[in-house]
Amino acid sequence: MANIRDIAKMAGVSVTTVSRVLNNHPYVSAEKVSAVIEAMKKYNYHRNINAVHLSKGKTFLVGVVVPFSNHPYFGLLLEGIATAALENNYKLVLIQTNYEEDKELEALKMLEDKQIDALIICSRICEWNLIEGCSANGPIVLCEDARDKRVSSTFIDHYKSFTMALNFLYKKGHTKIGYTIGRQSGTNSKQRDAAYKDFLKRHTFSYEPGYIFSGCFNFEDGDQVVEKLLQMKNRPTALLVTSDQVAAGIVTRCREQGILVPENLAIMSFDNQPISKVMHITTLEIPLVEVGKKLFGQAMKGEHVSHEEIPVRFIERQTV
Amino acid sequence: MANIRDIAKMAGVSVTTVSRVLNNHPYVSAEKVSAVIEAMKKYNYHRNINAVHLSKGKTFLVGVVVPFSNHPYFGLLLEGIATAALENNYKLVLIQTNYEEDKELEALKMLEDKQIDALIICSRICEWNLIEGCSANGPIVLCEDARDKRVSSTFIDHYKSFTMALNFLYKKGHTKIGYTIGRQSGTNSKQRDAAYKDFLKRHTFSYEPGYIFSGCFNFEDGDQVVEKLLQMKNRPTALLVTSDQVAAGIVTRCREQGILVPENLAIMSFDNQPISKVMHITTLEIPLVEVGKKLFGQAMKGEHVSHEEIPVRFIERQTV
DNA sequence: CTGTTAGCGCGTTCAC
DNA sequence: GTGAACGCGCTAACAG
Repeated sequence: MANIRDIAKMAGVSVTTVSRVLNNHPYVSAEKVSAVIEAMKKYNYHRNINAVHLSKGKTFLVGVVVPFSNHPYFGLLLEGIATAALENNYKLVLIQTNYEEDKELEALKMLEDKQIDALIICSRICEWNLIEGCSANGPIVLCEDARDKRVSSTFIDHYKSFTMALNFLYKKGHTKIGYTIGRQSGTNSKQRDAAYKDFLKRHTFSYEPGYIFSGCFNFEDGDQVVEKLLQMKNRPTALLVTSDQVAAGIVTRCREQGILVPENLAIMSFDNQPISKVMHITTLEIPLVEVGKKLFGQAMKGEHVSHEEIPVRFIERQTV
Repeated sequence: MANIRDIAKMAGVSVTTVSRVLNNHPYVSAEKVSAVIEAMKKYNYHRNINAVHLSKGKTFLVGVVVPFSNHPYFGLLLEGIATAALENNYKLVLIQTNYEEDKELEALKMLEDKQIDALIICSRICEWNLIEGCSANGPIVLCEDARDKRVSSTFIDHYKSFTMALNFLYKKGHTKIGYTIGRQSGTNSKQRDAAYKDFLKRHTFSYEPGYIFSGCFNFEDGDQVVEKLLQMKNRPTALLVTSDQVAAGIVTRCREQGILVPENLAIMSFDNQPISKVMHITTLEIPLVEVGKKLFGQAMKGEHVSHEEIPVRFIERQTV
């Protein structure tokens, strides 16, 4: 495997000159350029990018932590991040955690080891102090409200949007409202739960633990929700669903069971993914692609930490 | 940022000794080990992985080329690859192409540049000669039948499985059968189309261009299919659908339009994703996670090229 | 415009 | 057990 020195020798120039043509520097005579290019072709030369990385102290790699890569929510987020990365000539290292802390720590370690220039965490598990402790190693960006932390973030105000949704359902006459959520421990989930409890308190509605369905991520989880609903004697009349996929699953199963939507059960969802349009689901749009782009932008900002709130948009269709 | 030399100095040992404790080598006295560890802690030392990569000529990074990362098919494939990667202490570099050739070439370039140790292409766009030309730079693994090529592959015999599905529909009494497909130019798609045309020929059925729906990837594309179906005077009575998501979209829209499934339109799908179970869709299971694991395994095999066919499994439910 | 040379941070003989 | 010294391939002053 020929290296830059070999090429320099074969082309009768110095390594610097070779390096210059490699990087499209000006100030190299046309003849030498062609001589170098010739030699590179002849010896099938390819630059060793690791040497470049070492030399520059940069890898043009950004780590992205997601719990699952096969979920539309993270899929869209990834798409946004990937698009921005491409524009900036960066590559992405995907770190799928399945919500296991070890893997998230590994991602943090990659930043320490300088294997990646920055880290975007789409859904955090580990403690804040661990994150902040690593922030000296490079930019860390979160997709949750981190305004009181020393790392950048792009986020949705889930307290606000959940409250907005609850009020909308209330105005439509609903007083028995439940909600579905993915994992309950995340910051976003806690904000939502706080909004929910405050709503109940404001209207002096009683808290029904059975009205909260956790572990809801995918279409098939919506199926389970309806299953549980059928077992209940005092069912909610409306459901706030934190994912269009789950909402689609619920609507589908309701149709099978003869539960009329929205007459017997109103469904209000989040994200505004294509499936919600097809199934006429009323939803709160979260511009995930845009969020992804912003996240990447913040990752590029270096030391400078910033926080950006992304507004949601109400999309009324036929399930409320 | 302290480097190995600094640590050596601070601990009063040589860089070799530091390197040894870094890599858990034997033959280092306990005292020196602790001295080194102490120094590393004190100066918040972290090894620069790029230097390791350069020195070793390996990155423990494998590139994965996918057209989109937000599709369940590739999601599951990725999950399989990621799982295997984790077990082998490898990380993944995600290269999303959106089916643009440039991006695929970039991935090939990463292999040339030694930024990744191997490359897995989940859906190829560029010419075979380009792929084979790069195979000298490191293992390249494909997810399509590449038995006549000089790169490894794990694949489904789509000709066989499509034929199987068509025969099943035929036995159920269908003679007007159409199919949906993603992009038409891929190897897998061509195999399917060949199977389709051979089936028509065998039964002397005429070829109806309108029976083939391309560009079908997601749930919402199923919606479009039904839309087109409604415009046709001579509709197919059965549809082979190459993705559960699309099938789910079709079934959903059919219900809305009062098209009975399977009475008016039989749907036979592929993949056996969770959504197909919820919606009772008859499908041909493709064990994508397993495929992903095999792909990664082949990527690790180095020079040794191999080809592995993965069998599909017939899952009868209620849409045929 | 061009070449010399000193790093970048770590692994690894090979003597001691 | 230990360390000096060289090599990995490339970049970037600096000197011309």
